[in-house]
Amino acid sequence: MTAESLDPGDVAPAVANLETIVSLSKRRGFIFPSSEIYGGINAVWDYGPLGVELKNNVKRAWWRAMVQDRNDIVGLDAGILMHPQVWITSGHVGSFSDPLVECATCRRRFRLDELPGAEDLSATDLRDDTIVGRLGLVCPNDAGPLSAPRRFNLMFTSHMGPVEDDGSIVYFRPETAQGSYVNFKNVQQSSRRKIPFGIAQIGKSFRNEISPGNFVFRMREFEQMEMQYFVRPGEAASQAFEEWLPRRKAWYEAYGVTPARLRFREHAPDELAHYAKKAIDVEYRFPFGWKELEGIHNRGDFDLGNHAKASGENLEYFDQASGEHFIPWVVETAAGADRAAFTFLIDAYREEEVRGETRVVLGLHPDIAPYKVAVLPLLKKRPEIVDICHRLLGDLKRDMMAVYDDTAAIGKLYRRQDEIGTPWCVTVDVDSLDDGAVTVRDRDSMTQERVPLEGVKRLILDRMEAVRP
RNA sequence: GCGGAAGUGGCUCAGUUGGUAGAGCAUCACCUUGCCAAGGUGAGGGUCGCGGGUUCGAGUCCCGUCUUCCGCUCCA
Repeated sequence: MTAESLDPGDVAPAVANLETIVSLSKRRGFIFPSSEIYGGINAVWDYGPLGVELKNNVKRAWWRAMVQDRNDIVGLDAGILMHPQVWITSGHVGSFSDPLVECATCRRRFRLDELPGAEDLSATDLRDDTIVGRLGLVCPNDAGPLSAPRRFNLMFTSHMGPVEDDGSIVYFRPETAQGSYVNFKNVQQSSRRKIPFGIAQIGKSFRNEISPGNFVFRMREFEQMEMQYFVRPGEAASQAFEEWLPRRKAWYEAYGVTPARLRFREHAPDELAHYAKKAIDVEYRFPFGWKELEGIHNRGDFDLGNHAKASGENLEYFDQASGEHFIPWVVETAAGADRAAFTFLIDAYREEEVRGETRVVLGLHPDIAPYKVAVLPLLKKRPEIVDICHRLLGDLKRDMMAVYDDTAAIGKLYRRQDEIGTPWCVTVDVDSLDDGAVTVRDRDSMTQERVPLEGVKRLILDRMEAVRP
């Protein structure tokens, strides 16, 4: 990593106010607050008709980059619920939590490592039950006595089976990665993979965050796109790390995210997660600041090593060429599907002046846009024109998401499609009845061209192919 | 979780010293127009986040609660 790639300086966000995107999302059907008629539920959001298309497209694009386009990565879809021992072995039961102390008189809770006099404590000290007494810490609010540090666990729990006792506890996974680790042997053997190879997974994860917020940026239920890359121990992991880093940033740029609003940020040693040897984030310039989009982590043999020990299974890999047995190291890329969708949405937002009127445009990449094309009649009074529209629509729908709209004048129909990021609009007019051609209008260049009816789908498919990363 | 601000039709908001809700945009229908948010007529849509309380009467006052945003914090 070079100094300048870590700190390119600040840039303005694509949208100054988050509200602009929140209200657009709701108005047009991208994202709604969950359970809104009951007052909503904190940190959960629902994807509407357009949002689910957008997010599915994001996941499909990621899967394409990870699995379809590569020979060394295979997919997996593990369960959300896993054997509870997985999370003890992974360290999440013990470490995936913040040390909180509670005041006996005012009942307020504080993070232990934020109290005056406790800022520089080691991880070991923070887990020590006697630390409060040893340092003589008191409540910063009313100087009342503080409890021993309690680990407020960020995992949701439930119970499996009819009896709710301690033996039936199950955890909602806080990351998909463990599903890849416990299936390492199954996947490696069944797909006959040689190291280096990766396991890609997309799925829901759950974290009982203390402070969620910023729209879909931090949710308690969210979707991850994680890839675990298994390599030889040591230097090979560092090399893989350096390869994946620029590749993951480039992925966002390939789908249209403004490069200046992306940067890397390396985690300092004291902020590394319990499993990480090294971690660098890809950050995006959100309206609320530079925030993590995706983390690239060198997890070493932490996970496979611990699972081998705890389960008694031999998780070593045998390298035929060198005759060596070893536990592979893991380089992980951990992205958020919601954050990625949010980033594409917000970065694509722009307002343009057209003849004195403001046009709101989502300049979404065609692979990401909910609809690829809209079919619009210039004159809905003529049944022949509407008929052509519906035949064309039916043909287009066999290959892509397409939509028909005739409930307004042509200008407004274009504006509606601009606002939801549809790259192309096809307009059928009176002349079409004679020449069998239609007008294809491009969202970004605002240009139009006359195309024979039977060539429309091919044109759009070719255009999409041309800009596909 | 703590501190601050805010919750009124789909969106953005107005609502005066408490007297039982309005606007613009949006949506829908019809007429007109026909290539970049045109015009006209009309319609639907709100128990003012939720629950208590004070009052003859609460969107307006009080209490609680939920949610959102900003800050602290944190991670995908």
